Amino acid sequence: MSKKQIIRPTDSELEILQVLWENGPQSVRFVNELLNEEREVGYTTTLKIMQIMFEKGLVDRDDSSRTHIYRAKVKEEEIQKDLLDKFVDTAFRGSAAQLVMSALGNGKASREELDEIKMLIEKLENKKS
Amino acid sequence: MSKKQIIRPTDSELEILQVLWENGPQSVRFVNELLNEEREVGYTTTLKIMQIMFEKGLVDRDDSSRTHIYRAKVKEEEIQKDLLDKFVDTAFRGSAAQLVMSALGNGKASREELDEIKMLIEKLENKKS
DNA sequence: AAGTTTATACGAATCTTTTCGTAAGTCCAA
DNA sequence: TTGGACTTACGAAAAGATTCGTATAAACTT
Repeated sequence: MSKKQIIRPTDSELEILQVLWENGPQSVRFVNELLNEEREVGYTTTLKIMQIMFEKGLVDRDDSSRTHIYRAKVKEEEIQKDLLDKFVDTAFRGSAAQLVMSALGNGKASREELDEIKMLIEKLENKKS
Repeated sequence: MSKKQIIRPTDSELEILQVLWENGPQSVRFVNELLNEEREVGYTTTLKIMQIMFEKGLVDRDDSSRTHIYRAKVKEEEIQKDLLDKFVDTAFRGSAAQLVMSALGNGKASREELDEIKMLIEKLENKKS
């Protein structure tokens, strides 16, 4: 059982993956226009990055019509897990608990979310005993 | 009240900050030798990065003796908060709750840590009501 | 005092990521 | 069928981060 080698997306690539995860398979133009709601990005810049993502295997594309349609080839949860592991190590010296507390400290989680988290914790504690 | 502009450290810089946070003010040699327990890094590489950190204001240094002593000038919690905010946005589309659940899912938190988190949640819930 | 070790400083090479100019082909409308 | 808008492909520039060679000076070792 070897651990699957994950291709870790760069920040720009992750930004594009978010669009594809949220909106399903889309053209370069669609993605570029969404990105431009946040910040200015040139069309060929987005195109280039998506082409690189294709080479890396992060996305697939349907090139049967002139306008290629790109599709995320990696799962959001899988990428999140990988990025999170690295982040816990580099920013929180490996302590997931500390990260969790810091994240909750933001005050951005709703009561419902807090309840949900609490239930998850109880489930985990039962498993541990 | 304008939000304080934080200098976001790069990965290498963060690695060095960790050493200074954990061990207090230290020389380049000390830092470099610790880093080399993890991976091979040349002495001048570490020196150079620490000099850059000094220019950026991430660290201070005492150059009264030949061997300069570097001291973290930024607080660990402050940097963690900044990195975490960005990370939640880029990797978890802004949902701190989702990040928390994913982090707990790792199964790396101990029972004690889970209890501590649960208590924090209850405190937050009281504040919310 | 001469040679070795250890420090800083500096600049440049290298690597990665991001950005964009330009060329060439396709589609559509007048 | 010509012109304009739109698309992909390609390569290179620009920007950012990391690595390291080399010069120079200080300290120590014998």
